[in-house]
Amino acid sequence: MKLTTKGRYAVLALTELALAKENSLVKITEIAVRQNISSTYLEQILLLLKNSDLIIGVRGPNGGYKLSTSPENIMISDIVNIVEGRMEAKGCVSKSGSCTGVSGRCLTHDLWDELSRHIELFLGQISLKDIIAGNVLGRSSPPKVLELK
Amino acid sequence: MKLTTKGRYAVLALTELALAKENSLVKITEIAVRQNISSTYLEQILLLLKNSDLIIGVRGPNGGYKLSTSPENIMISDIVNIVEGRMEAKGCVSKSGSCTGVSGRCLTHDLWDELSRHIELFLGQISLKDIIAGNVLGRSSPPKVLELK
DNA sequence: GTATTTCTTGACAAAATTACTCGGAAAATA
DNA sequence: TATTTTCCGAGTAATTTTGTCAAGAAATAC
Ligand code: FES
Ligand code: FES
Repeated sequence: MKLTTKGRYAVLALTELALAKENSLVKITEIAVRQNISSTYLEQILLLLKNSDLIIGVRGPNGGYKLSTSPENIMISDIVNIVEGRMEAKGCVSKSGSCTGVSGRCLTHDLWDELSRHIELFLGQISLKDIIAGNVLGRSSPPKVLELK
Repeated sequence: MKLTTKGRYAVLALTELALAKENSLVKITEIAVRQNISSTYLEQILLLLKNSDLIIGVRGPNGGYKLSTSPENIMISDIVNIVEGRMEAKGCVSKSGSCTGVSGRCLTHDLWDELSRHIELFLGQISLKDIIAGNVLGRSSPPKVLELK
C-alpha cells in the first residue's frame, strides 16, 4: 500500500469540507492556512478529487469547494484510492517478469495481496462522518476473535 | 505505513531460509540469483535482520545464513519493522508542530493511528511457517462480523 | 601459514518518487 | 471590465529508495 502526505492532506481537507455547514463553500486557501499546507499543492489534490466527482468546485468570487454528497457516503478508501492512485500489490520481480503473470506466483504473493485487501476493507468501513464524529476507535475487529480461530 | 521492495525482499529472503533444511546454511548469492535481486543490496537487508538477531550469519567456506529460530516463531511484522524502520503514523503537520504533541491532535489522528495498529496486528498474526504452508488466505477477519457491529 | 570463501561494514551514486512551485487560462461575480 | 476563485499543464527541488563499490574480518581447507 501507499500512504503519503498527499493522502493525508486529502483526508484532512475533506474533513474540513465535511465540517462546513451544509452546501456552504470552502476556499482552498482557508484550508491551506488553517492546516498549514502549501495551498498550490492542495490545489492539485483537490483537483483530483473533483475530477473523480467526490467534491464539487465552484469558481468565481465566493467560490470554493463542497462535498458532492453527504459525509456518511464518502469512505476514506475512496479518497485515498483517488489521490494515491489505486493501491497496487505490485508484488515481486520473479524471474518470469511481473508479478501479475498467472504462472509463477511466489510464496509471498498471497500475503501482500491479502494485506492490501485488508487495508482497503478497513478504510472502506470508515466514512468522513465517522471521522468528524470521532467514531474511529474500536472499529478494528477485536483481537480475541482471531486468537480463538 | 511504509512498504517498499526492501520489505518484500526481506520477507522473500526469509521464506527461502525457512524453506531450507533445518540448520542448513543458505548463501546470499543463492537467494539473489534465484529471486533475481541485486546480491549486494540483499546483503544490506540481511545484515539488518542479522543485527536484530532474527537470522544468524556464518562466515567462511560453505557459510551462509539461517534462521535463528523456527519459522513459526518469526512473524512478518517482525521482519517488516526491522527493515523498513518502525512503522510510524507520522501524522499531520498541524500548526503546533509535530503530530506527537499531546495538545493539538487533529481529527484524522486516530484514523492513521488505528490503521497502523490494524496493519501491525494483521502482519503480527502471520508467521513464516504460515507463508511456506500457503496458509495466508482467510486470515483476515470475516467482513460479516464487522457489518453486524 | 596461505589461499579461498563468505559475511561485515561504511561510504557513496543512481534512480525513482514525492512534494511543491509557477504561469497562465477559464469561469463566475460585480 | 476588473476581481476572485477554481482549473490545468508543466516544470523544479527535496527526499527516499535502490543499488554499487571497495576494503576488511572470520572461518575453513589445504
Ligand atoms: S508477489 Fe511474488 S509473484 Fe506476486
Ligand atoms: S495526525 Fe494530525 S495530530 Fe496526529
